[in-house]
Amino acid sequence: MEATGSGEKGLHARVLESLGPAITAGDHPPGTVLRTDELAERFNVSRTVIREAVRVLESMHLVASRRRVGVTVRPAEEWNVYDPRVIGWRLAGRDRSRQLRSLTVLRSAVEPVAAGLAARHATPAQCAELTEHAMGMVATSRGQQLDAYLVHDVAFHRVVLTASGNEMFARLWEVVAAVLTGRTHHHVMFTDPDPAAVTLHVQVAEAIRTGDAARAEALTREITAGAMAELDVLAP
Amino acid sequence: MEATGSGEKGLHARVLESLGPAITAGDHPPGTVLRTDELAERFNVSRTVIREAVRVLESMHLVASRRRVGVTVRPAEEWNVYDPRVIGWRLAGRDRSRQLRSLTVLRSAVEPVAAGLAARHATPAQCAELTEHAMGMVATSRGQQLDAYLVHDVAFHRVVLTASGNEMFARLWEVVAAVLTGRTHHHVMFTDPDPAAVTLHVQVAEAIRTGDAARAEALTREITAGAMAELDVLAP
DNA sequence: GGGTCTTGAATACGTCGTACTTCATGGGTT
DNA sequence: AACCCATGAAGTACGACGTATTCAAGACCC
Repeated sequence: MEATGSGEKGLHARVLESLGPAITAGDHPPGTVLRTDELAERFNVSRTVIREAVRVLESMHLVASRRRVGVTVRPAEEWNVYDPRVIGWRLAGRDRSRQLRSLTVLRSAVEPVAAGLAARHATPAQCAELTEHAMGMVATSRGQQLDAYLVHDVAFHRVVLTASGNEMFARLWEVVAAVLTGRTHHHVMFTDPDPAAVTLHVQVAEAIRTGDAARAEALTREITAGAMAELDVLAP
Repeated sequence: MEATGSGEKGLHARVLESLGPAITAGDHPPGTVLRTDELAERFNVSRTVIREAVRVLESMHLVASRRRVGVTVRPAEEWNVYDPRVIGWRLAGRDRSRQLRSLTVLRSAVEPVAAGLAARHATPAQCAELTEHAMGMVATSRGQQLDAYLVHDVAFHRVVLTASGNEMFARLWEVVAAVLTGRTHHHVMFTDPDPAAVTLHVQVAEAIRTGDAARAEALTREITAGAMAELDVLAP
């Protein structure tokens, strides 16, 4: 029985969950060379395991492996910042607020357009799901139920992005989820959500249901603008 | 020995460049199981090499490796569609026009916002680069110089995305480049670029230089709208 | 008899250790 | 300065064993 607590995945996954965050956090500055033998000893695993982990890191453009040199850490500008794992690691790391801001800007660009498309393509089932979660947000918007509120909030945006019918938008729901949970856990947990935001969500659901694309887009733009304003208040 | 011609990278990279496109093209439908030993024999490489390639494929969520069952191809909805390599493979595959459309929609959401931000954050050097490429587009917009035009077009959008100051936007320049090159190579190569689009680029460069964010955003929105309309005309 | 549970063998991935190959790099030679 | 060679670390290969997961045969209960 392993008391590692790091889950029961393979060894390479454990190495990855250790090296990835370390690199994205800046523990190994760009240009640092990591030798596979050295890593194998440090993690008490075979070189094979290290190599597989390094391959994944390499596919994220976090490192570059070159003969006779070693595994060198690449500069942050080259990282695959859209990889969900990289996003997670950076969000857990040092400059999470900077990362949160970048992602919120991305949201503010994408979500309004996605909502507009959703108004044109959403199925009745998706519309029902949308109003359901909007009502769930209303029901949990008062009285320290932030966790329950968050669930509905995330689900709402996930449905919107999915209903847009664009796969690139749909795959961003994980990013939005990360931003929303990060936002919630970063706030002091004693303030209820902004009532105006709750109302906006209800109205977005309605606009999408009635096929009013322009209205859905404009309302979502208000939501994301609110999210950005919120960041400006709580930003370090 | 090897007359593969597939470049001088490592063996795992060669396996990847063969398996990746095959999967994204749908040659191995979701649910297909690939055994490592079988792959090792098919590619005449050791299981180690196959395992490293599979790790990368797994990190792209193209496949899932489970004990006692094998490497199973995952459904397309779970693929990491933001991975540049996945984008490239899909763009080279069967439904490239569908992919092109998805990416163009993404562009139309992101680029206008990025241009607006660029108007606020662009450095003088970036402004110079911008006007330089805009003029380059003008110079190459007539007389079958599509390749030269494309270089300036790609560079223009790369600078805009970079100048936005948002790393998530900046990293999308590869995607835009893929879309633009795909668009050009997909068209009949005998039609010069739309003069209106060229003018718009010049005006965007000017708007960013003068710090007129709203104008830069609106003009870029016109550019992306034009790109979408262009797709509707040439779509199969 | 039909259905559920237990048990055990088969199997394909996971990990390991070792030996060998391949070249970028750096230094020494001409 | 041009060239060549020794070096070192990643790349590849192979064989062995570990381990979880599946599937089916058989025991057991209803």
